[in-house]
Amino acid sequence: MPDLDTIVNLCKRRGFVFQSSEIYGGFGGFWDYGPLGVELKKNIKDAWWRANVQEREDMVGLDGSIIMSPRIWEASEHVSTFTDPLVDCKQCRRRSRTDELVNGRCPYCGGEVTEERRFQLMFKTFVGPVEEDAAVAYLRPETAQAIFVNFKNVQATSRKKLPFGIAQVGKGFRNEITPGKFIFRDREFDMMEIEYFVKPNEWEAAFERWVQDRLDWYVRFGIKREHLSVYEYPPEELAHYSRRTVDIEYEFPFGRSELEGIAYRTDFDLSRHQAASGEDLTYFDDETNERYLPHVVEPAAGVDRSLLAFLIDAYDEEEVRGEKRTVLRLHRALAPYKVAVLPLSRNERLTPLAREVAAALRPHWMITYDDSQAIGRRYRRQDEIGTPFCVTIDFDSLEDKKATIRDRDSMEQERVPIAELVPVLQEKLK
RNA sequence: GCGGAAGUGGUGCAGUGGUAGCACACCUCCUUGCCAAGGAGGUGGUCGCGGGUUCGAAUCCCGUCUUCCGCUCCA
Repeated sequence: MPDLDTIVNLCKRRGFVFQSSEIYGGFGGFWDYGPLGVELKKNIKDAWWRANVQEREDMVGLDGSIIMSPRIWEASEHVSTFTDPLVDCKQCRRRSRTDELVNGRCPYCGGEVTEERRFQLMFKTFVGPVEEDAAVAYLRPETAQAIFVNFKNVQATSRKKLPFGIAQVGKGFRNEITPGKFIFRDREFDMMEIEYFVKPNEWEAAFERWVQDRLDWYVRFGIKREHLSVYEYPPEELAHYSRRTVDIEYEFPFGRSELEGIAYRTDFDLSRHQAASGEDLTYFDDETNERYLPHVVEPAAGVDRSLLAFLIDAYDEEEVRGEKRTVLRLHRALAPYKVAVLPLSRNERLTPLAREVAAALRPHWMITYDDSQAIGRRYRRQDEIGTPFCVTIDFDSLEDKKATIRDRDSMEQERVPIAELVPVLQEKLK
């Protein structure tokens, strides 16, 4: 497994991820995705959306707004629980929550503590022209609440019956005290969340299925099963809204860490919003003729940390003729470029044909064209960014109208009529 | 937020007071050339940022930002 620095360097060097605001010295906890990174990220989100929405009968999508009524965050208890009043001990320097203090002194050593500071983990902003308390709004710290507050609308318009789920992919913002580990924990991040609504007594089966489905998804797109594990939260560690939570974890270079949390949220959110809004959010079960609040199983995954895991798991170095070859063995569906078109050399004979081939492939896939320097070097460049196939145009191509398809992983080559490139690649990229 | 380490061209580094060097990468041309570093030439840095000391600072001091490690925190 590569160390984190190796991946950070590759990301910078090849244009996957840059530090945000770099020319101003950087801005902690924020990262920018470059030309390759934006493709990879988009492919991950698309793969997730296809698997969890489009390929399933019991799922629909939603794209809620990032800024919503602050009442939502009060009802969900984010305003209260995302705010921790904290103090530091002047003696032993340990930090405590104010409610942990013993007689106003450090619970560890009894020392004097600093003045209370409040950490609001939600980003605040103002809606409207006046910056006053009444106009305060928050950037969402999770996408889930947009789903809960839209439950009635979505259910009514999609006419789905339980069990069914609503999926959403979008940005979340958390004013983390300690961002770090590259893009693993940042202050602005993409999430892929599902709220799966079930009959109250059917949550356990749904929970088990989702854990398995989500594990399968990571494996399907290239993460080795032995690098994944499932962590079961002990009861005392459960969040206030959850009766059971499981994390899908990945063996990162910095240790085993969470990719995705799957939580049984009971009917906590719907009941909170029902009480706070005064709206009837119950579901009418026409099998039993009962009205009740559905219960919820929530698989919530981080896009950025998944992207990091996919990169790390795809990273490989091998010896080829005494030289190191770096290969990103990304799943073809995730690779930024699917095909690179490479004339054997740059000249007036090969260039026109190579350009022609590139133009013929471009409508079908994200491709790249490179004719600089030695052909071997260009293969290595494509290997390092994970391009599954290179199409090479050589002098024979001018006569026999064939091109060579070179495979990233095996480095094997196959000669194919140019006219058949699209169907042949289509088959390979399936 | 605390403690530690670090911040020099795209990347990795050297340079501890006299206005910056190496390797790789990158670009151009040559090589009829299929798995990187053959030839010739070339573009990049004022040394994270701000201030101070000094005749003079990348090099000393202060502040600040950022990254990494540990703690804390969070899920």
